[in-house]
Amino acid sequence: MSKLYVRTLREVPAEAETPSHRLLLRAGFIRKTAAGIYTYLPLARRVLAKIERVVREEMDAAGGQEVLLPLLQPAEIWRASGRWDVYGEEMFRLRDRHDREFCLGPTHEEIITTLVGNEVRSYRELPLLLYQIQNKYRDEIRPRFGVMRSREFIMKDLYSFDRDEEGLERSYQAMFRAYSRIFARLGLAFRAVEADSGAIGGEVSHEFMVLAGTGEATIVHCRACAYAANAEKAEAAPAVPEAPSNVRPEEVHTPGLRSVPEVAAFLGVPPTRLIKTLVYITARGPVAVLLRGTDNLNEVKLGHVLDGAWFRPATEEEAAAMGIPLGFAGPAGLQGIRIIADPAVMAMGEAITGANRPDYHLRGVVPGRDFRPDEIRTVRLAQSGDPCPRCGAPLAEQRGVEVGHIFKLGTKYSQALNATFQDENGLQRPFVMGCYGIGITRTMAAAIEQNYDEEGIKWPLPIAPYEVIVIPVNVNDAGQWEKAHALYLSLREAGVETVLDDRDERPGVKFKDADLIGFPLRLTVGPRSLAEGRVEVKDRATGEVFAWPLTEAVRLCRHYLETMRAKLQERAGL
RNA sequence: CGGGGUGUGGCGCAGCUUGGUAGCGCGCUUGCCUUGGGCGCAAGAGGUCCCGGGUUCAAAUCCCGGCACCCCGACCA
Repeated sequence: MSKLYVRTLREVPAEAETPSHRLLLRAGFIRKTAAGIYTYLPLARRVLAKIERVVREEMDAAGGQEVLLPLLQPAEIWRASGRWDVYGEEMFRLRDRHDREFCLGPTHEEIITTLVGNEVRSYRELPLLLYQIQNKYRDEIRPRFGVMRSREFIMKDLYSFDRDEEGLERSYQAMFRAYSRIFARLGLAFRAVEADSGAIGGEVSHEFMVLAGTGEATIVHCRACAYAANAEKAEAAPAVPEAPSNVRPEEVHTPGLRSVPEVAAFLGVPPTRLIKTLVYITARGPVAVLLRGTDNLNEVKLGHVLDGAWFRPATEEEAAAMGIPLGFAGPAGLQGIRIIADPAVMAMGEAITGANRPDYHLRGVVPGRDFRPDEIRTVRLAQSGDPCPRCGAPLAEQRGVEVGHIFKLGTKYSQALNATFQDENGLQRPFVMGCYGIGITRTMAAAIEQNYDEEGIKWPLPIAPYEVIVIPVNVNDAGQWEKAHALYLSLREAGVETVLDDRDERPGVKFKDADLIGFPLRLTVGPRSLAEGRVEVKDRATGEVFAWPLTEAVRLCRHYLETMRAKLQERAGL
């Protein structure tokens, strides 16, 4: 320990907010070099190496072959795919001495597709699965949470090349299984969820989420069946339509009441009886979005409805210019604006809306009778309690950290880059591709978000930087020191990754550091247990404390670690 | 990029309003003491007060310009 390059911090650096960021800094795993750029110290390096090792084993087992690709990439291949202009500010760009343009690779579809397109001629060579584990660079608008959202990060990416959709499906399924094995082997609780494929393209996509209360992603999942999705993607079974009411619309005076809860309380009705009208400015003109009072807008889905055109909420002034008083907006009588209604709104038999007149709402509004939207599209965010789209049981929400994402890309890149092979009929066809990423550095952070307490990190055994720390309570006591040192040497000899805390520090300091760094097992050699010829054992994850006879310690320690591993394997169903 | 905030020994901060000597806690070094949960005592080392310009006899402090970093938002693995 005295030789290990680790400096723990007693006080929390002011810049750290999230648990993983704070603990990685405090426990001496990382140091910041610039915003979103970190130096990884020896402890972190060991964790990353362990994660990478499991990833390599599973990628190889699934038929992947590792390559190293350039981080510095010429602009021309990005121009060829059309992404040089599309990628925008997020790409680090630079020029060489001849003024040629380059970028630091934010991802590697272009490089790999160009490579394979130049090399692979025949369907007989397919499928081909190539992967890399390397740094990637993205000039994030706002790096944050330490290593969770940094500008330089380590990522594993595998690209699959198949001859057709069936081949892609096989590759995709193989990767899905490999990913499930990886996160299980790392000792992490995770969930695979259906995801929106976003900017990278393609139709089908799954994210692998490490479950953690501090995670930034919301997962919606079914308690009864296997359905789980990113909240952005999640669906709910359609609302049951109510019989339309035959009451007539009537204005009510609602002075200064602009929000759904206020109006509902004032009128003495549940907020589900209200329709809220959101006004957006978009690249295609103004849009009014109608949602049930208790629903929230899913901006990703609205984006799809708008075919990816940009949009933002209208300001009070902009809405007023269209004759819409924000807070009192309603669909009835709206002119000159595209109206998009969520199906849940259309299922309402009678509702309360804004009256498009300051300080007035309208009750007795019947959707379909008193207003007709231009489009009925699902734009609400699925939420806890909604019926599952598969089985109807109530949905629940969880938080998670996205650590893996798998996509079916299809022929998007192979067509753009003219990467083709010859099929058995002699025809040139574009490769059908998939891409499968794992954030290695982010996985380290996610593991902490899932496993920590007040005192520090509780590393899952498979990725802990070391497995065991041996602490002599007093290194100046010859008996303790000799026993501890001997124990340390025999553990190492037995293949246990062990650290000896040989520092002449007070026991409290050593215990605190051991808890902070998160060694899964702590063996204490001190006067209490030594008197009985025992060593004291503390399991960091469970907090259990017990003792082993010193003479049996090595054997029992190995056995204990083996049992921990076996439990993980069992839980993983491996 | 919009809004808010911060830059003072390694870390956490005070001092700035009202200009004049740079201070506290932790850490670090040395000695004594102590050894089962970040002991105790004593003596030390360590600072371009983010950078540049201006005002002034005098600037950490006031003014102007820049840079860096953090938080909230839009964006994302």
